[in-house]
Amino acid sequence: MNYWLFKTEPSTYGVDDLARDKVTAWSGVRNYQARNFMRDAMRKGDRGFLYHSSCDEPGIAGIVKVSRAAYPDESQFDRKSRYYDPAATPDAPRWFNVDVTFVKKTRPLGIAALRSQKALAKMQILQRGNRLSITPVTHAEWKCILGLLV
DNA sequence: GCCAACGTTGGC
DNA sequence: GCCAACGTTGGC
Repeated sequence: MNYWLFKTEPSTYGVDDLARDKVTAWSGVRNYQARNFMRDAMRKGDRGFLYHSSCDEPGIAGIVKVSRAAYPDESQFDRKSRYYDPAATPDAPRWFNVDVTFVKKTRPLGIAALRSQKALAKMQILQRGNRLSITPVTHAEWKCILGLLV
C-alpha cells in the first residue's frame, strides 16, 4: 500500500465537501507528473492525506483512501468545463483520475507544525517551490503525521 | 499584494 | 531543440 498527499483549495473543494459527498472523482488534475502518479502508481486501497492550500490555515485537514484506480477524467471531454481539453478524445484520453473516499476529518495540522518535525524535513509538500497537487508520502512520514494527530 | 518557483507556450 | 516570456501557484 502506498501513501499520498492530495492538495486542494478548501474554497473549491475541501474536507467538509468530501465528508458530505463521501466519495468523489479527483478530477481536474492537469499536470503530467500528478497524472502519472494517479495513473501509474495509485492503487485501490492506498491512503492519503487531504491538504488544504491557499487558505487561512494551510495544512492537513483529513484522511482519505483511494477507492477506485485511475480511469479517464470525464471533464476533459466536457466543452463547458474549465478542464476541457480539445486534444483529448475518448479513444485517446490524456487525463485520468482516481476516486477518493472520505475516511475522516482530522484536527487541523498546520504547515508550521509540519515544518517543526525533523522527520518531515524532506516531505515534498514542504519543499521550496513545490506546486504538485499530488505527491507521494513515505511510510515514515505517514506514521509521523498520524502520531501528531493523536 | 508580494515574490519565488515552476510548467507551458511559442518563436526561432 | 532552445530559451525567453508568460501565467499560475501558494505561503507569507
